[in-house]
Amino acid sequence: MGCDGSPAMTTHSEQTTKVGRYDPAAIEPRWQLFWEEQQTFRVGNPGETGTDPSKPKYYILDMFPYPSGAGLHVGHPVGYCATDIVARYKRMKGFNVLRPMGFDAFGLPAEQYAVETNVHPAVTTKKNIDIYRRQLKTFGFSYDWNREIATCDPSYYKHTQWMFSRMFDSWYDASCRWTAQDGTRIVGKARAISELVEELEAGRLVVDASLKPAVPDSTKQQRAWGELSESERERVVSGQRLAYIDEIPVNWCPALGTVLANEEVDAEGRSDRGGHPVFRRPLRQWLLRITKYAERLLGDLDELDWPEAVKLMQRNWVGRSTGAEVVFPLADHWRVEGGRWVCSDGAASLSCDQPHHAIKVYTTRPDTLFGATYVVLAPEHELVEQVTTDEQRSQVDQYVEAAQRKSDMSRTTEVKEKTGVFTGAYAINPVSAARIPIWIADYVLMGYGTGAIMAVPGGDARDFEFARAFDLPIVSVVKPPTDWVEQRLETLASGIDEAATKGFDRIAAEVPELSTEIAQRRERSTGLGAKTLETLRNSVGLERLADHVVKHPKAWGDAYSGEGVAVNSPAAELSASVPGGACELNGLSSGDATVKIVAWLEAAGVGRATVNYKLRDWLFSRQRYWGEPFPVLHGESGETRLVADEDLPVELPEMEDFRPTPSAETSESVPAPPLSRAGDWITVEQDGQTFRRDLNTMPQWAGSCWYYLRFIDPHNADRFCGSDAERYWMPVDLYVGGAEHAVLHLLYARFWHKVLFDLGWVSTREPFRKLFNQGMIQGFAFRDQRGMIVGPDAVEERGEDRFVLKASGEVVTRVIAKMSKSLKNVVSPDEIIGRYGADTFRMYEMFMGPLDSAKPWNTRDVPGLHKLCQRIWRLYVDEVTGSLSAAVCDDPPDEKSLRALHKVIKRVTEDIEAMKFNTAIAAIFDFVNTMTPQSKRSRVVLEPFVLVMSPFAPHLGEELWARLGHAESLAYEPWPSFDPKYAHDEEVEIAIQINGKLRARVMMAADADSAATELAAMADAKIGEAIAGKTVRKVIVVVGRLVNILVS
RNA sequence: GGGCGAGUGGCGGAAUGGCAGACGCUGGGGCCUUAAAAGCCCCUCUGGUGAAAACCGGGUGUGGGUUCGAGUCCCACCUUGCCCA
Repeated sequence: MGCDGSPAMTTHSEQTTKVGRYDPAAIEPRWQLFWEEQQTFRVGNPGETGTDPSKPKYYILDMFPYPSGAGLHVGHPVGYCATDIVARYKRMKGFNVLRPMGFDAFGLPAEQYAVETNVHPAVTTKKNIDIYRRQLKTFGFSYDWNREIATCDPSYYKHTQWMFSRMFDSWYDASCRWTAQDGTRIVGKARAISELVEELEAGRLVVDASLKPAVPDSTKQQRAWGELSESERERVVSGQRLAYIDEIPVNWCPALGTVLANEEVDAEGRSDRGGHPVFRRPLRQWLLRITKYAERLLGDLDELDWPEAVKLMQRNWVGRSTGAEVVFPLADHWRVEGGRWVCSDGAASLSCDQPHHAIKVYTTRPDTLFGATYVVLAPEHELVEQVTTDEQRSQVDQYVEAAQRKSDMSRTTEVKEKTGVFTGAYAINPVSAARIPIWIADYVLMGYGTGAIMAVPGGDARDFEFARAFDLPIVSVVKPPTDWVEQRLETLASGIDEAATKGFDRIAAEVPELSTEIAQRRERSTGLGAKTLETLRNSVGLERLADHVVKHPKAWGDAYSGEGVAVNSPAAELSASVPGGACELNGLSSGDATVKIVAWLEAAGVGRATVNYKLRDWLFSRQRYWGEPFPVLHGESGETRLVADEDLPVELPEMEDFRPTPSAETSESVPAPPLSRAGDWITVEQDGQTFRRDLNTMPQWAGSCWYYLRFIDPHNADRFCGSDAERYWMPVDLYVGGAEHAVLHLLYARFWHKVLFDLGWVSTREPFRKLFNQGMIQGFAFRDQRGMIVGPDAVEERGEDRFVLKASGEVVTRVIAKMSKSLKNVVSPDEIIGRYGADTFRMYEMFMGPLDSAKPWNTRDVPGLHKLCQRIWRLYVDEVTGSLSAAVCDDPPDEKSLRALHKVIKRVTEDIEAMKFNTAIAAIFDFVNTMTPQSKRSRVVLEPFVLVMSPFAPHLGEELWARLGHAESLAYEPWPSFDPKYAHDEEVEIAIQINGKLRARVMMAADADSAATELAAMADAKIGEAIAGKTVRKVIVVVGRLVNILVS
């Protein structure tokens, strides 16, 4: 296995004359073979013979790898080493441990590689998996390899397709209140589509004007199921499916022939891979309705034992905000007559449900509505076409086209100049009846809120910038608190913002005592200066300056976007002209003003309180070959039907040419997925009709959304997983993987799991109870004088920590960088294992530092851990004879050894529980340091120690255990327990301080109480000398630590 | 720009508010050896006094604060990493 053919090890063994030396190259393959032949780590499901279902279970999961062509580097196995320690520990603690491994095998990299080498992805993927499996086995991980899976296997993706079918066949009943199996009460539930039809047929649900199901309400325009045509009924149902097709703006890359996720597009609007142009254009795509689960994805985070940082990232990703939708009627269509809104085409009243000749905006700050001085539409907004006037048309069209070429990323970046175009049209502010211009600008995104905003330049930084750039009016509606004014003054005083400093002319006009000073400063463009600032603060006062902000916001160079006291709601004068009457906000806090105006908006029918999410529905289709085909058929007249469950899987067709079709690089080109060339595969005859298969494939995330369920019952041909086994093993008790999956994979998997939960297929609300992110293993690199980073192969070491370029002799400094092919600083585990063995490798990776922090690989440190293995070996084995060391005896242990043993058991046990493997190994070092000089070493101490160190160095553990005379593997030996009485030193050193300064030390019995400690401290000769003639005010005693005597 | 985290010897790192630098690496010295390798033992934050044992002082990115006591808690700043813009 992994250690064969290593020249270093072979030479090494030949050189030594000692036959009994520690030789991992000999013992590691032997134990790996033993474990495999004995099926040591096979674990059965409840009901299988040999499985005791009364034992507690522990499901420990690694994020399964994507098998790339490069093989593993030393960063991959860090997490696996850690979970292996926990798994071995838990087995010895009496748990049934489920510890599987598999491969995330569908996806773009395999396909890209296949395209480059012209080898079919199925072939390369299989080869890569073989490499990975072989490598993984050389580490001695205790996986149950009988449960291995690969997501690209038809027997696996059969169930991925089946789950997709369940989503297609389900709708989300947001108002359903139900009690889950585990007793929790939940609002909202995925239910079968057939139940939706039943509800509609029975009249418990009707549909509203937009064909959405609703509870019957006589005050609203609604229609019953019976009144709908066949095609309308179809639209009602398809509008509710959890998996649905919609035309949405996506990142379409013609050169790559596929759509790209937002994170695959760079700030310049080019593809991450290849740098090809990417176009924003609407395309028909599969989407999963993850937004319906936003509230539950947020709420259920609270109970998870996950890193707070990951929870926070997920919360931010979901991005819940509360605010209001508000309708702004178009000025050309609506007018106020007799205190009511009247539309020129005589249409129904202005409403939020059905904005008719009106713009619906979403705002988180409805209390600032009086400050809305213009409206901005996203360039893609459907009203742009309708409202644009002829004079503005060509400018608007040009702008819309340019915006299509930009990614969301570059559009919202604040460093860029704000751009936008006036449409020529006007809207009416529904609270003030003010006529305000309608603009389009690309800083407004179609995907967020309603694709339109009310701009409040007095209360939002981006709107403020925009208003300043295009000279639009700015009205302050919230008076800033004085500390904001003060902070703002300091910024201005330093002269950072010259444009704003000019605005201080107005301050000068109002504060005569400063006019000369300010004028001079202006001429010199130096900013206000500290002295002027001081005068403003003292003689004018922050309160008066805050009023000045309200009057002249432009002068201050920034908007105040926080909360404060509402001002400038000119309700009284306007009450006659606004339908709904006056809404006086002046003097209210932002919170109170929000409550009041939302109530007013709802009463007037022009707005309502709304919860909004940043989370978008999940774009689920790719125009690629190497992925799961959709189990969907399209009929000639546009109907969509599922492939019957019994006909699954829909296998990916064998294809000679699986490349995406690059089309002309224009925004008009149409995606042609590789499957469109799959010949006969495409068409299906069914019920006398011809259907076309869906030609998209699923994204890489699909297979990884539920692999933890398949591990539970991987050979089940009928179901993705048997329910008894699922109930026994779920949830995953510990999930370890990289932080790069903090949002997408973990959010998608949670969503997927919740759908299965709602439909009754799984028993837990959440899949992963505890999550742990391992840190990245970095490599060394060097920075030259110009700041360029070069790899270690271009550098040589001259003396201690002094490095020079081989080529020029230029001195370079060592830095920490990512391991990367380009820097040639990638270390292969094969190399390290070949030289030192797997146990040394595992020990080193765990000793490097805390599991969750990033740390640099330093091969120089590895021999230290190899030495530890050798030293452990020599505690037991005589190197010369190869038999048990003469020091090993059956006598009872001396107290020192006994204490060392109980200490190491305590520390290792507690550290494994806390995932602090580096300090656990430090404890093992301490034990070995204590035991090495002992001439007699009792089995009473040596046997438990083998068990305690075995999770870290399992091959060494098994070998020593066997040499101590045990016939069975130690994998299921009970974990040693410690006696607290012995788990510490007998005597401890107590520090004695006087007024916090260390003055003396004294040895005390470890269990000495407070009074005895104080007495001993006061009795110390040096202390007596030091406090002679002084008054002892107080004595603080920390038992077992120190005494602090306060004197004066 | 906003949010979150991290800054400790030559290096990786340790330290429930209680003797900073455990443990390991590197470096130095010694033992063993004809020699080397391997192994074992000792020293290794820093300034001062001392022949030595030892003793005195400084020290955890910077500046403040809380406390009998701060690497640890609070505030501001600097640097850096990640996430979101």
